[in-house]
Amino acid sequence: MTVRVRIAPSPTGNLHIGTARTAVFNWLFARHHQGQFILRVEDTDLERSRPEYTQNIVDGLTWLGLTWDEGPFFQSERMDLYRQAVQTLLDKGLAYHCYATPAELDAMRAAQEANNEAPRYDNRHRHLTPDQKAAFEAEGRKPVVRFRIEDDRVISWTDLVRGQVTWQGKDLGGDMVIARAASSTEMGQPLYNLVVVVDDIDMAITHVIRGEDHIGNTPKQILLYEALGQKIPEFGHTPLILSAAGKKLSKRDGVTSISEFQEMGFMAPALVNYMTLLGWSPTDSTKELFSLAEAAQDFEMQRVTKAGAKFDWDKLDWINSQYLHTMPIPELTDRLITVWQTAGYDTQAVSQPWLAQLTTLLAPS
RNA sequence: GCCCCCAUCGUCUAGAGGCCUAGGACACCUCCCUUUCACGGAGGCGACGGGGAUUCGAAUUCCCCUGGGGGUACCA
Repeated sequence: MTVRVRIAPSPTGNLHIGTARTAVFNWLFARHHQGQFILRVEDTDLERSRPEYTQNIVDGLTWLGLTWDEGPFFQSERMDLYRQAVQTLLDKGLAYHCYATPAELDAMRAAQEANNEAPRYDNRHRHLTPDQKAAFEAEGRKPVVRFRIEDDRVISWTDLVRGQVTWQGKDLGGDMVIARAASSTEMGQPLYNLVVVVDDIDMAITHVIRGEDHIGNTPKQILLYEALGQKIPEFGHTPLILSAAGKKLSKRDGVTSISEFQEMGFMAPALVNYMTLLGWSPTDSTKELFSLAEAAQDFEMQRVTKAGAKFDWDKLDWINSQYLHTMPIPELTDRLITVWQTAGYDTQAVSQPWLAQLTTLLAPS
């Protein structure tokens, strides 16, 4: 069976370095196994998704050299598929309509928290009678669709980087919402966990490699694979890229989007080289400078680290400088000209050869 | 709070019981090279969080503690 992996960014922002690093690992894994790397845009959240972000993501991946074999696919164009899956679950009796109101849920969670209990849905509408449903409908309440999660279920999988991981069904927050509220005659918008599973099944994804922040979604998704009667893929959860403060790197930490690094003048091969080193090391760990192709030859998920990695500008700068040093003078001159111009120098006032000489003077000897 | 994950130099990491008086890289310091900024070269500083257990032997295995992170939505 050929390996098929994917990168599934959400166009709610520019291509983030964390997403890009996940893309790097997926790309390397696919190439190493002569498999396919698929790009899927997860734009089911219509409110937050924007076309310019999709463009930024596509441009960023292209710039980095992370070419994909299939896609981009857009979830917003595949809603029917997801609704069918929700219907299947409803028909099988594995999902049901829940009429609990937001206020009701808030009150319930507040009470649980006050009691030092984990906030969770108490499955209160799991067994509604036709009369009860009719009563809620008469009130004008619009139901969400929830997928049943048995408290006594134990879900475990062998993670590609973490080994055996186990979850108790009761820690999954109760029956989960898989489709937003809508009048019971129509179907509400399908939600993330359901959509991801349907797509990964449809796209025949064999290995799901994603950030550790998704680890809690995995047991829920495994349950969905089972409910849909499908084969469960392999999962691998990579460590997160952390800020200097040790927290998950986010937009608020300054420069985090690939396009910003590009604008700052970093070279794509250098940036990609650095990202690869954040959480992975080649068999010969003393080798730190390599191309994507070289890394792909050697890439094994078993060598991915478990602990989060702090982003280090000094190291990135050094790697970038190593690539810059190999750049031919004419090319380096071109890059410097844009630097000089933005710094306010009139490069038109001097000759091209003179600029080239100046570059030579500045370049490593 | 609850659940899950993690834990080697300041940082990224190697290390899968003896090869470890713990290796590499960045950063930092010293020296060399250099009539520019640098590059480069040679050195140096610098870590197995704590406590038990297993073992002839533990950075490597197990347990506890501590610490850190992630998740706890009708977001993805």
